[in-house]
Amino acid sequence: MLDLNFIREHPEVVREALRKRHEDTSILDRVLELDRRRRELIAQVERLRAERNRVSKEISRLKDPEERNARIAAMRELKSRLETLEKELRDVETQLNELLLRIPNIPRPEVPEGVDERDNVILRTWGEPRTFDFEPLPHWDLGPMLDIIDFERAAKISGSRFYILKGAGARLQRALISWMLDVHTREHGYTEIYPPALVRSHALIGTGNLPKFADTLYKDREEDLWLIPTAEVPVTNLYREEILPPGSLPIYHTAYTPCFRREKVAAGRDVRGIKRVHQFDKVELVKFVEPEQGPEELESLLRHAETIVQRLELPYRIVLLSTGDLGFSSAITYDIEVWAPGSGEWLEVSSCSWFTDFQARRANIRYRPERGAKPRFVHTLNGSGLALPRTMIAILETYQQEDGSVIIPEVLRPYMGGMERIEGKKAE
RNA sequence: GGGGAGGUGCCGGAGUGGUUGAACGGGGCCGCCUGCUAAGCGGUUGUGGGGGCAGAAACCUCCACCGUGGGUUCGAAUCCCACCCUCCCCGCCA
Repeated sequence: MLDLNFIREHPEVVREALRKRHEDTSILDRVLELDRRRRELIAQVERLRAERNRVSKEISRLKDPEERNARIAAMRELKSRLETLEKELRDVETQLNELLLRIPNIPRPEVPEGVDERDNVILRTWGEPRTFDFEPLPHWDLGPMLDIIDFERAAKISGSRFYILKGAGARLQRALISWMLDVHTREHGYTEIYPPALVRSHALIGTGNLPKFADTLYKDREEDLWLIPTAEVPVTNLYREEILPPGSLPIYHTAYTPCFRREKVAAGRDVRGIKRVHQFDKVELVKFVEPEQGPEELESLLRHAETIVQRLELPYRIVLLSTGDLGFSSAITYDIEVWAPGSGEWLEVSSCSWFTDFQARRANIRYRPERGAKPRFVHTLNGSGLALPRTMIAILETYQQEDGSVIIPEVLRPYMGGMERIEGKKAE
């Protein structure tokens, strides 16, 4: 959420941001109009309330019943005027707030302007995509062949866009999770969190998933509980409605959770394989920092995520998202994309974003810079560290051998009981 | 799921319709005292919004906030309703 004062004082900045994101700018005009009305009403309401408070105090001191009753009668009239205005003020504030929740964050100046992902900018590339002297298979062929991914039985149980990991496949994912968490907690200074995977709607409002993107989320039928699309939601909301004491920042958290996404918007896209599924696991990195530290913290967040891909020795590239592809809450985002030689495409395994105070304002997360100082909104950042299925795709497709087996990256072997290679039954 | 208790400031804990933004205690902070420390004494201690000021700090003033949202009343932390949360007992259960 943007600061209403900022919107009022710099409407042209907000209008420009909406334009760059290809959003309807009329929402801004409605906000400005409601804000004007709100301020008028506040002035009137407060004037009446001040009078009411003053006279009520007088009444309490009056002994003479005649005089007292006269005053009370006069106040009755004031009261009804006040109630009418208060009702209108409430309505205006409700409308205003609903609109404010639908205005996206302002992109940073260094974000390239663009229409969609085609306008994203590739900043750099790491590693050389492997060359094969045989035709590399996509993971949706490799997985079943090795008997480590089972799509058919998953569909039987849960329908399309679900998958089952089996044997070494399940173990490989578990190894990745443990290893990633170890790297982030031991080497990068993150504290591990195990959060709820079901959250109240206000938590999703805090991160910016609601109210605009309700159709991408799974929701409980009877209660106000939603399945998280990412650990970002519960972890960012950890400190909601809090004022963190001086010296608290920065706070780094990492969390491993399942993630649930309806993928209704992408119907028909990426139907094969485990690239785009309704349920997947992810290790997430979340930071709470002082506003001034934002740029540096974004860079180090990106480095922390990159460390994982580098140690797996998977070639990747860093992409700076354009305004057309930038997420609703983000001010700037870098994607890490790994090369999947079998599928023949770059896969987004991490999205590292700086949200400035956008989420902090929505979730009311503040900190006190020093004793006695006024509270300020923190800045939040997050990025995947990494998403499991896509990392698995890159590993399987990159390290496949001509005989169909897959070499396990060295860093994971200690987490796999020393296993060096996944071999299919057919290959034996 | 059934029954009961309760949600007040940084913490503990009063307060059941009228100078209560909130007694009292603890903690914190600032002074005083003291060779130093402890004890003791005095003072102070919230958040958000509006105005005084074009702007920043300080200060003054008004409004709101005693779980959340409505309601009753001239006036509500105090009364009523709904919801959320915590604790205890019973039942059920991984």
